Amino acid sequence: MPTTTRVLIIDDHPLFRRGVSQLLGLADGFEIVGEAASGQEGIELAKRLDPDLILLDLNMKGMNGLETLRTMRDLEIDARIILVTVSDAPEDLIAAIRSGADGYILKDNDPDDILKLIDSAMHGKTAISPELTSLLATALREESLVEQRSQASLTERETAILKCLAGGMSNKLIARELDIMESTVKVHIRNLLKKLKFRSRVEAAVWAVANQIH
Amino acid sequence: MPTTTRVLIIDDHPLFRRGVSQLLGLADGFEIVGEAASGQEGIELAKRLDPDLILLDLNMKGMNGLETLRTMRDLEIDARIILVTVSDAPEDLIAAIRSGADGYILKDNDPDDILKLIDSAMHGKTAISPELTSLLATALREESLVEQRSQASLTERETAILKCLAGGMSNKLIARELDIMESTVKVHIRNLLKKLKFRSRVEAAVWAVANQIH
DNA sequence: TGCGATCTACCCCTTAATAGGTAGTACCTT
DNA sequence: AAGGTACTACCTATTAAGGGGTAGATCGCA
Repeated sequence: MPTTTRVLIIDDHPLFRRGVSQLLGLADGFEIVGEAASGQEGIELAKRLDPDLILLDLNMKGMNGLETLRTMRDLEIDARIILVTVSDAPEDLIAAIRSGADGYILKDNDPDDILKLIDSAMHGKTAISPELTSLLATALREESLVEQRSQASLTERETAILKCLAGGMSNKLIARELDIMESTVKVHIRNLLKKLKFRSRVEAAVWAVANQIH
Repeated sequence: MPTTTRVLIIDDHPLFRRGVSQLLGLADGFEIVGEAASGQEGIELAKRLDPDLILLDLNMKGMNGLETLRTMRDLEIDARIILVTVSDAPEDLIAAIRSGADGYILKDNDPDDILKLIDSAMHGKTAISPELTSLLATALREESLVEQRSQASLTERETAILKCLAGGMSNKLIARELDIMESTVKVHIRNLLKKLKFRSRVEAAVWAVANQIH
């Protein structure tokens, strides 16, 4: 039983709304039940209309797309929500997915591709413009690295040496500070770089400083 | 005309107050005009008694010595104020001098030495326990370095490379990022280290991160 | 008692980084 | 036109750092 998908469009650009309307109008199974020019208005309409799908612009003046998305999820609006945007910034993508978006589509995608993505989102998948998947992968890898690093259990000595690194010290200075041979310092540094998956002492030092390992 | 120096003691330890009283009582030219067991009480007494010298304990419960000192300076109490403390922490010393202390004396100094320090403070000098002067020098040197570094005018390229350093990148990666030869990156790094007086890229990176050079 | 972890310290070797130099090009200012 | 600055790129050299290995001493735990 292929019922029609009831769609709400939230975007402060009238032209874009018209474009989407037309695109979905030409396709089968979509019905535009509402359009909103702002986040607030969009939330009101979403509550009243209970649409199946919400296409939400990320870059709106006033309440932006992310805030709108979070508010709607807080209100337990259970429509599929796809962010539509011109931003290919990794942080926007990550934030959107984190905030419960079911899709993240670039406006400059081919209309056919957009339709396919919307379709897959309606089938329970998270629809992301293909050119962004590598960004997502990179981000996730980095995040898992951060996780690993925060959890990684350094030994007492390794922690002490990481603190020295965060102070910008050389192996020679660290050796003097901890009163051990420089060769031993090297061993510890090698081990801690391996444990934390850093490629150099500089990466380790920068990370330690940024994460206040003092 | 050697008039007597009218002294106010602010310390929450009665025994210490008594000790100081005795010390100054044995010496010539001092008269204890008041004792206070807290910062608040001390400020009140200082306003009422207008002493020539205030001996102020740094580590008091409630309003601590530094706060008391600042409040008194705000109130334009013009007595010579000497902080007396057990703390040899550089930051305490620096903060005290910054806040307008005329002296900073360690409690475990020899009584004779304390008298001499008080005396020199009464003659317009800033009296600091000798074992702390090197701390002061180091701190000042570091501070001036920070000044220099903040002011040092890096070129556009050097700034770009410092940002890369703050990202933990190697010369090879920086070269790729900025699309220049690695040999050129080395030149810029050398110049940047010299300008900012760093001894290694790690020091530079750590500093850049800590000072939010992003 | 033996196993594993940690800390120590060395070996070898390769690569990265630092310190000094010269030098060409471009641009701006005097 | 001359000088200064920035950027580029190379040369030399030494030192620092990283990656691999072995190995002894100590400690706690199974």
